[in-house]
Amino acid sequence: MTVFEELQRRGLLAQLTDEEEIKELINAGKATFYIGFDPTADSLHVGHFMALCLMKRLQMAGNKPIVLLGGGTGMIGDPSGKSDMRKMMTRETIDHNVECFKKQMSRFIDFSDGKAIAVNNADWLLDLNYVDMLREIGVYFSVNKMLSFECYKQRWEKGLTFFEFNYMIMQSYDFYKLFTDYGCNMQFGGDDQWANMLGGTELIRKKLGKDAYAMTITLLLNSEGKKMGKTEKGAVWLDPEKTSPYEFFQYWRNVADADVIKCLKMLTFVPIEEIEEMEKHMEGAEFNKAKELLAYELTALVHGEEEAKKALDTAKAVFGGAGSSENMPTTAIPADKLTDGAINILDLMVECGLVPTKSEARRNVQQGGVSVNNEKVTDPKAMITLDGETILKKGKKVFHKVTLG
RNA sequence: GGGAGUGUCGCAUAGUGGCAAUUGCACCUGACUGUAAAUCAGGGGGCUUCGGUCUGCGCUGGUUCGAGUCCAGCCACUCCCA
Repeated sequence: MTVFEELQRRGLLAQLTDEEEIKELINAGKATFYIGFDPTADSLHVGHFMALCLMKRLQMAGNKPIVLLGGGTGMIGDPSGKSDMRKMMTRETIDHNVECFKKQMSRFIDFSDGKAIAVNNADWLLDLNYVDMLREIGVYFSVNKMLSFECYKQRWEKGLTFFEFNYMIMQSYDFYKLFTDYGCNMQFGGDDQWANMLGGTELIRKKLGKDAYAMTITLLLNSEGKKMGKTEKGAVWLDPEKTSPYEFFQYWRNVADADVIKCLKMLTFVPIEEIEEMEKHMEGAEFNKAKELLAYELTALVHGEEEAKKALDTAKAVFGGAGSSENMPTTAIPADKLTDGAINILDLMVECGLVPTKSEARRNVQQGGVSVNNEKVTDPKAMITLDGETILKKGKKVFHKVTLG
């Protein structure tokens, strides 16, 4: 099976500028392509992960990836598909984030022996001269056309500043720059980047009279049309400090039935034939097996086999009664929080970070959603005696181990 | 620069001068389940010795016994004119 076919069967391909040409190039392993990552936070998230997987697949097929870190574009912020303007980040924050990105990426992409390279567009964007830029690049962009782009639509209500409007030009310039300096003839990215990417191919055509290609991958949406990899509390991060491997595992273990197969196809390296086979008989308990596979595979890819096993064990211990509780998220309560070796249930929950406030804890307790060592606690005044390990449970799925510290 | 408007819980929306403040979505808890979906029931600022108490409707002041609600100034955004 060719890479292209694989990508297609996994449902990863969204839009392509020239299907035949792209197919040929990437199947032959002759493409030099880039994907841009703007350092908007100090950790990558699932969307980045998909892009990195795409890179890896293409790299395995012999193509050469360029990781473009958006140290320069991050100074602006991409308005595409956003309803609000991003907070402007300081130079320091951006540099810090770039470093975090680099560190995480080396897990997924092989940069040894020039098999892949990483560049930072701060190196060329920050020194641009305004007037020169306008004369050399600005002339190729039609404002009329840009205004008609779908990706700005959400901005019509809230407004779009000239500042952000320039983002597209920056990104187009990146592609142009990489094309001339590195022979990079393809740009890939999320489907929300389509307009920005076309800006680049057109700039290259207009300015150099040469062809470059762009391809987007499907955004991972759940069956309700929302972006996956987000929780109410924010993104699901790849950084174990920000989203623990167990939480990460649980997120995928809990996806809706309707989304499992899609996620397996798009996010894992489980052979496509296997997934297609599973798809044929999905009902009842099969869904749980599939979800477990998804969660395990993904956790293993992101955090390593060992962490994946631990998460799986913990999940089994907690939900199935087998296995051990040793890898459960744990909080050690310092002795000075205790009176006579006990602590109030509400305080305990807050200490463990299970709830943001005591009122919230009280509500949970009163509604019967809290148990300690498997015994329901309904009195908000209850004092919990801590000795050794105590298992705290909030709601149906949140388990937490408490130890003495 | 001129004119018209808007700014209330994560988003969206209601609010005659006496409200911790309406409704929808999302969210949280319970029941049923498969750690799913759908459905049904409950919850909603913080702290509380459960008597209260503090904070709160863009920001700052003012009028008033009392202001999300009236007045002034400021800020942000939207629309029209330049």
